[in-house]
Amino acid sequence: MSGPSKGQVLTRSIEDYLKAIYELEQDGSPAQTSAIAGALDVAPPSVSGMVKRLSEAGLLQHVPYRGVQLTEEGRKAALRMVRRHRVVETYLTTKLGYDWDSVHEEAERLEHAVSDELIERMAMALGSPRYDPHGAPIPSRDGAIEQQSFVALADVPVGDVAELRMVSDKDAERLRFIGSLGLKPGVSFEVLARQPFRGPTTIGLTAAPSKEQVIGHELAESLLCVVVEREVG
Amino acid sequence: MSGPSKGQVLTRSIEDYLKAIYELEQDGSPAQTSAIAGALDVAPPSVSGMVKRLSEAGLLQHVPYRGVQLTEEGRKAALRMVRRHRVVETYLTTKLGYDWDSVHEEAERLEHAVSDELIERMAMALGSPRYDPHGAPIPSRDGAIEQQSFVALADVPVGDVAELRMVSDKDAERLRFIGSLGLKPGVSFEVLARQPFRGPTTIGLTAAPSKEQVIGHELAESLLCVVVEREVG
DNA sequence: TTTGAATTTTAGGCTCTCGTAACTACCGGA
DNA sequence: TCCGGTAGTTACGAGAGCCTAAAATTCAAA
Ligand SMILES: [Mn+2]
Ligand SMILES: [Mn+2]
Ligand SMILES: [Mn+2]
Ligand SMILES: [Mn+2]
Repeated sequence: MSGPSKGQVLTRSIEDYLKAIYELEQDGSPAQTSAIAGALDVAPPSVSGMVKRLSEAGLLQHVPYRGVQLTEEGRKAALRMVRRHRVVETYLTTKLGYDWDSVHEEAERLEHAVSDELIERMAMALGSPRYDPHGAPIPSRDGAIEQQSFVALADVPVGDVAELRMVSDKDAERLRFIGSLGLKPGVSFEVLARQPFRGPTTIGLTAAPSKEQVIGHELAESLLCVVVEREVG
Repeated sequence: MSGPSKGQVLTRSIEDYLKAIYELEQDGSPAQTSAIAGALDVAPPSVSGMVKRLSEAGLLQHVPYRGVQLTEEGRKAALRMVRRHRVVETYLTTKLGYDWDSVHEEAERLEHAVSDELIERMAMALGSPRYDPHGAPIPSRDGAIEQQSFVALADVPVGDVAELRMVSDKDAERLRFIGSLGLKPGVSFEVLARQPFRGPTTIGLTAAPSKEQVIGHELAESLLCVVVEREVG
């Protein structure tokens, strides 16, 4: 009785694997063993072992040496975890005064301990928010998630006006730094200059035009934006 | 390196054992294997195994065939869990609209996943409450807990006026029933009658004197009260 | 004092999840 | 086509936490 069945009891480990695999799959290709291992901070053989169990449980498909892909059931379970994680982050930030750089760690644990009912009560208390504090979309109860396409700040042409939409929540220090620049989802700015050879980008915040910020290339690659106003030229 | 050391990483299982042992010790004698097994719903040999590990870790003392007692370190860890449990229960009830009969189950999981910081933020948001929704005292951050002495309703003499102070939170159905009688911590009433041979007690709520309630002996033993006004006789 | 029921511990085994070491497959040069 | 580096898998083992069955201990009643 280990095949694909409904109402599985998923352990904390399994939930974290599914969520990590879901996120790795987002860039199109199957999730690879070493990438999963890196995301979860475990050794590659541990991943091979878990992948075997998850594929026997019908949560993913494994092509040896090629990677894994979630099944419909696995994707549903993963999206449930993503919803939990992001609702918890939003609740802690909005209702309990957490900073956006410290919620991820707390949510990483709480996501496994909260009941569906608690998540729905939190979402209700927040007015069913659509985005978490880092700009990531919150899947609906039934697993629908907004698919977005962004441009990294590093790729926004000089002269354009853009709005920051989303930032990875994984690195607390980076979040603190981004925040110290006055940047968070929803803030818009003009791209004033960019140095060649993967050099820094200079932006001017729309809200405080006097304040210019210089942003290194690597950081600019992690700031996901939409272009609001294209330079007339 | 398994002796008494600071900053242990306690698993969920260990935290539940320590909390259960703390609660069993409350009635004066060492906690016994079968009582621990009953409280945690595991088999007695599982308790023996865990007790061995916990005593090697310096969290309790074990006299074979006689029972266990928490060490100072174990008691501190247990009280930390009790605080977490009761703060979470109070938060869920006060801020998220939970009923008092459903918070225990949720808190039983969350107590292991919340950080100290989250507990303090919840307590802050609640104004540092002293009691949980079931009337149980919330230990302070440094492990101080109010010691109370109550009389079971079953032992309050007829004619006295008493106030309900505390109810066990373990049985959801019992809590629902108690609530349906209009009883919760802080409610006061007069004991109107009691039948002999462990028979039912009749009370009249002070707030609604017209409403009389008949309460069976077993239930009356679980309702912990203080006498407010002794019958003049 | 003996005995037997109840309690507790020991013995042995299972699952889950992780690790290290050794082996295998893949793939891009030479 | 071969070769070597990288990535992935298999083999093996450890520890936590649970179980059942069997042995040991306690304690009260006969
Ligand atoms: Mn997690
Ligand atoms: Mn986030
Ligand atoms: Mn618990
Ligand atoms: Mn309680």
